Amino acid sequence: MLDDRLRAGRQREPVVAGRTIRAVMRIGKRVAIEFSPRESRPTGDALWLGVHLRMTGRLIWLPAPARAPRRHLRARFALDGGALLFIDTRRFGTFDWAAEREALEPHGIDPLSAALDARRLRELLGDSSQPIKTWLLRQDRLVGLGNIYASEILHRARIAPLRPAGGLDAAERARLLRSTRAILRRAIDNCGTTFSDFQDASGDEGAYQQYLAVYDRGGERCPRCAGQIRREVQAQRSTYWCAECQD
DNA sequence: ACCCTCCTGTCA
DNA sequence: TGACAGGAGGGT
Repeated sequence: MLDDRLRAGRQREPVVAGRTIRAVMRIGKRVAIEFSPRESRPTGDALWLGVHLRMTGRLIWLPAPARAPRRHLRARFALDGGALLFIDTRRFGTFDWAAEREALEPHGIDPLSAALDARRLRELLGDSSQPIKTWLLRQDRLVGLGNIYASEILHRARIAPLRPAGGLDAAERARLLRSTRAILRRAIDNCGTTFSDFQDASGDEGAYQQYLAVYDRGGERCPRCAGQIRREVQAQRSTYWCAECQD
């Protein structure tokens, strides 16, 4: 049940009381929760919730219904014998409610899906003059890459972040595709990257930070070529890269 | 490409 | 006190 003293997202919440959570999955950058139809309306009453955590959002599952006050609590679902909390310090997180899963599907392609291959990537890049780093952060073509992994992917692919997206040659595009898949896969397998407060639903921290080659390492040595890692700002976001081995 | 906004916290 | 932070949407 949503506690209406708390706000999360912009839409008014539909009735969730009495429903069962059928499935929880990732769709692009969002956590999607499928609720069963209400018993009184066994058909046509499905309900989906897409949670975008943004910068500081966390979904916390508590096996016991503790009611201790929690800082930054924005929403609470009471479950049988437990609770699901949405904690979000900066309040950037959003809830999107939908009647079917399709409404939560982003327009872009998940880089880990088979739908993305060399040909499709070339089409997506097109002749864009946007720097490849900022291109990767868009969610309308490839879905799921954020500021950490954009820098990591380009470092692994040995591509400079300022290169125009449409100007990559076939070999560079192939490296970009492989790197994107490898980094994203490893990030998911490692539960993300924790700097200070990120935790998953069970309270576990991410473990990807041990793999970071360049992100947040301005001034340090590149692990590949020992060049100096630089920090630059692109589109108001920090980019980390090595000018010695990324071009 | 630039700028701004949302919001709260940490660190130098 | 100011810079910066895992994101994204808006404006010019």
